[in-house]
Amino acid sequence: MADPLWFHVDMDAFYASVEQLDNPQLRGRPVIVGGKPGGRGVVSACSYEARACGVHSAQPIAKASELCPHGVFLPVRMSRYRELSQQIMRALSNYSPEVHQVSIDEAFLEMTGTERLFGSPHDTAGRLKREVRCETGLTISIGIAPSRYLAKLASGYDKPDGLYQVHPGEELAFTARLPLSKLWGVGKQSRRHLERYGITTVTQLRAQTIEHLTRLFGEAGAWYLYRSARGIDPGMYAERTKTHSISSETTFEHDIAGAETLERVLLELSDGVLYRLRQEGGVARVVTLKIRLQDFTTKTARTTRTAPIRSLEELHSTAVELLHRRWTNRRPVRLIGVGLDNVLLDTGPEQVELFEDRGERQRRVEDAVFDLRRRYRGIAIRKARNLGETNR
DNA sequence: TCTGGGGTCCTAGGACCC
DNA sequence: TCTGGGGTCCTAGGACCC
Repeated sequence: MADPLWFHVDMDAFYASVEQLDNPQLRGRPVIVGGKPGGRGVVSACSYEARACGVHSAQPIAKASELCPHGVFLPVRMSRYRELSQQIMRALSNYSPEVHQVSIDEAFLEMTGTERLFGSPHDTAGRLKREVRCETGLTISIGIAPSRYLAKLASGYDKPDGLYQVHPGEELAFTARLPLSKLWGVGKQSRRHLERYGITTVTQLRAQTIEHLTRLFGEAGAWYLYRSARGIDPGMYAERTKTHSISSETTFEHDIAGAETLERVLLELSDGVLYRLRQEGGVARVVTLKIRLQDFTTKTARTTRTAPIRSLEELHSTAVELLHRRWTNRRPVRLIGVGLDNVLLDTGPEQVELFEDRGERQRRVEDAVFDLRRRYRGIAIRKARNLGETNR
């Protein structure tokens, strides 16, 4: 049987590269994609020219414009990025029947046993890079390895326009060369925790016993670190869970202290969440509410309903209940969000007898509205209450 | 520096049942 | 009367990723 072989494809500075592709005058210049300068946004993506100034993603826009005053600041154009992403994913599917897209700009390709068909993996990856470049004008980086985890680390090793292969047997040597921060899943907090025990490199991490790591990080965290330090896939994308979540949140330009405004914003957010739920044919019983206050403290409230959410009215009123349960001191709110958890695919006939006629009628009306909206994209069908000013 | 929006997964404690 | 241990469900919070 052939050795397992994976490609990880990662697009380089994706949003910023698309902007430079669509507007050639931006090529070679520091491009920063994200919220408006002066607003409360952060950097979503930036070109390598901007990175040279110290700009990086998730950085507050205010800081980025300080570091890079001559930068070109642009808003996010998600639909355009999605278009190019799809084009690239199509190109990838010519190389493997198993393309697992994990985000808008990344995918894994199962390449096990393709050598007889395509030739050496390294040459194949090179061909794939040229093909994407030729078709879309964008560069990608590819990591090749015996597992997804190592392929992911390898694609980041040689960015941008990179191509790097970890051969079987090189797992330990390859991970030993990486800084701890490059191990996927080891963030700031974990590094800070490890540093307290004098662990700052992958080699030092590897020297720890599983018992010691368990005391520091709990069982799941310990095994994750133990395996990833040895180049063994810790199970990053192992088993897809059956349920997922759908949520929507918004940060206000100015903090809001009025309950009525918050409730109206919750109606809008609930509407968006329910629309996505219906589009994918899901059902959910768990509703979550999130608020963030001026001092950045974040509170969540959650409730599990006995029956699935059936209407916008139900979702909205549940969210409002949770808001009043959690927002007791009425301090100004910076962010508010609503979500559905444990979303399952709607299977089988619903138990109609559990629902009152009125709820059922309401659901049918809403279904009709959602259907209209699906067919006439962009049309605004909203509740009258939702038409007022929302202060965003 | 003054911190988005969309997610996933884990932990800990309490309630409840056997 | 006082006391187990395990399992499951629920809620709140937090780390991490793109």
